[in-house]
Amino acid sequence: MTRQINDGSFWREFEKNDITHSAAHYLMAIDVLRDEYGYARVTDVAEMLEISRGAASMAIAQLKKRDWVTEDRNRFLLLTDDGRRMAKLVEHNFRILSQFFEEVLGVSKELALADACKMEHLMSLETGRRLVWLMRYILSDDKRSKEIQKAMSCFVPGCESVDYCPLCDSQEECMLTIDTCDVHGTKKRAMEN
Amino acid sequence: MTRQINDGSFWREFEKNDITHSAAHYLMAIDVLRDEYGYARVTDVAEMLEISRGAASMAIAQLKKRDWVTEDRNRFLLLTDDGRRMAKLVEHNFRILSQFFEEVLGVSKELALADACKMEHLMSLETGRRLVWLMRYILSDDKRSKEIQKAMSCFVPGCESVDYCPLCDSQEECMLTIDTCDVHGTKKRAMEN
DNA sequence: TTCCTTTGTTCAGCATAATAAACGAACGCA
DNA sequence: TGCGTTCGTTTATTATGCTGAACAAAGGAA
Repeated sequence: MTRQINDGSFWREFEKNDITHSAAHYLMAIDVLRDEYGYARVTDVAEMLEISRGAASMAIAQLKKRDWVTEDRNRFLLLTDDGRRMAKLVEHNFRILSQFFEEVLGVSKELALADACKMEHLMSLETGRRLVWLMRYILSDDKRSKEIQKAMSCFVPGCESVDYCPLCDSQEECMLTIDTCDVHGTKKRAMEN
Repeated sequence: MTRQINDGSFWREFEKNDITHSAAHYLMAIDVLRDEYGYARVTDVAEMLEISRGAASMAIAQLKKRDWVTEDRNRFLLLTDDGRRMAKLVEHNFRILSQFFEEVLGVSKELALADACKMEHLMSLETGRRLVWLMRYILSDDKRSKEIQKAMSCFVPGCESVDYCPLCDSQEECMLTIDTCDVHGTKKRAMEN
């Protein structure tokens, strides 16, 4: 099996993503602030995101250039239709991913939120929608939902928990048995011993 | 329902991720090159990733500082145990995600690879392992697998395809019916008309 | 030995995304 | 009116990650 990683400069699509992680959070902050307080100013965004007003000012200036943010009659910040769409896309991706990680995969709430927050702005609309579709299917039937929960509940995080994985038998290394347990490098590699 | 996005500076964990997207691809390039040609030099990595030798030289210097990369007796690049673990983690995340998107969600191969490549270095080891576990469960039973494929095959990407979503009834907006269809801003918003 | 190529490094320049500090304008009160 | 605070912006600085150009060292061919 040929490894299909690192084909040319395909990997650099990461840089050309529609929106950066920080831009997404600026948009969402404006959205949330307007929802909760009725208005959003540079200072409010800076406070909410815990960054300096200067940084917020510059970042929001870029968002205005991109036509994602404008000002209303009172000079308060306002999302454009495009800006709202981007904010909603990322918000929904976050909700979908965190719900999927927590409720289907059984990951702890904390880790589910952390993983979802990192990936939220990178999942395409189509993939996100299909993930909702899948969760709708899984969670709509109580029996099916319970079965999956049961299957996931016997999950064992250790390397040696499984000696054969039907998913990977065509590949050189199984994704479950491969030693990626101690990525942070405290333990010795298990497979060598 | 309170929105749990933008709580303080939690969103900035993105910056503190163990590994950057580019660093992950440098490590994987070295891994693949050694696998396929038996050695890896700065120039080979630069060629594979389609970046300048200068950039590769500087990036790899950083990876050496982090103790992810060293040199062998012949001064060829070599992954340390930690470097190998990081490379394997990202490679496996890529495989898991792309397989999940394509085979379970039914996303096109192209989009599955693009999404997976963007998210590969951000998914935690635990979440990745649990996703393999889920896929193992789903794909191990032919009947179950077919049922999911059937459920996913009636997926309709349009906004108006669903008028009630049992997943979202406790939330203010449904993730499926919400108008995030034309994120790239060519169409007019469907819900307003 | 001389010449040319390959290889790896360094440097200047650019873009992004952040901080910290300074500053002007507007607001609010006594 | 004047003082102090708030607000938004600007500037200098830092760090990352890239390009392109220059350059030194090593190797191969005549």
